[in-house]
Amino acid sequence: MPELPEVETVRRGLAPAMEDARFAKVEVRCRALRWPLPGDFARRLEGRAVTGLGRRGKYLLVGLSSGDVLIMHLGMSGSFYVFHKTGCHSDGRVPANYYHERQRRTAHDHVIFHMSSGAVVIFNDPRRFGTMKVVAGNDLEAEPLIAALGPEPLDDAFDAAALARVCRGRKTSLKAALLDQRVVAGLGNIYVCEALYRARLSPKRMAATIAGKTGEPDERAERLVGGIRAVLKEAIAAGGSSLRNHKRTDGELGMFQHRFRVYDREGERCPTAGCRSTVKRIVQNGRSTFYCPACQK
DNA sequence: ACTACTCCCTGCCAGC
DNA sequence: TGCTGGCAGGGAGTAG
Repeated sequence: MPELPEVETVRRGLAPAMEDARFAKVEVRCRALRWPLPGDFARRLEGRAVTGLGRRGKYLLVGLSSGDVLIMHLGMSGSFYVFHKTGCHSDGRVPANYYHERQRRTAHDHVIFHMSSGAVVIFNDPRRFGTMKVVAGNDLEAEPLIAALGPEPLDDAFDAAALARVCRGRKTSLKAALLDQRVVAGLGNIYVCEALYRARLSPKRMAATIAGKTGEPDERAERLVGGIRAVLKEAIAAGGSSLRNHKRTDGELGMFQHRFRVYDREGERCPTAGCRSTVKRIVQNGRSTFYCPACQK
């Protein structure tokens, strides 16, 4: 579950379990994530309190009382599940919903945080494209994973002028530009398709064409920023999207997948009122793009 | 300095 | 039924 709305949903789900709690024990069952977890990974967490739980783009940032920051990325298939030990029955039996969830997930449970709050936070990631890394807090700005990220799309600083500036001179499609985390942080394949649909802009349009010669924004840049912000806000409010039955930290499903207008809707009628066209699927830079060729120019 | 392509890994599904 | 190829929400590394 990996684009900005899903990561934000995860952040909110982890907060009650992790904020102000200490890492009592960190269990590393599989070090072979995107990059191997270093030998001192657990040691740098154990005994530390969580001072804050933030997000930058698709990265989760866990502030630690040591001054370090735990950086986590869900990759393509990563998810977290939170089990509250305090939810056990008085005789120690675990609730049925936890039991069933654990049965399903245990195959790819790679890292388990046992928190002093009694919460157990499980990181599960079948494809192991996910990332965990502990860095010194004062180096966070220098951390290459974070430093290269473009603006947060929901911050005020992200506006048509900012987007036009970075798109100026780009010899690539809008689709590819918006997937580039240096242009804007947090969009992935779904929300780029959805934002372009809302902005009525073709994914094939050259990125440079939303900016004037000096990089000033045009009306298209305004529409695109509006589309990006609107779709992200709606998706966060819906608890993100759940594809292929991926669950949130509480085991519930996000709901936004039901509100996709073009993503994974190849062949369906374009949802624009009065449009008689159908949603098309094309491949750009090796990834599927869904759009309406009639509405999106 | 750009852009595009390959690769990392597992699971699932349509089609044969 | 079982195999195969293609595809999946990401992005680092590399070749051009």
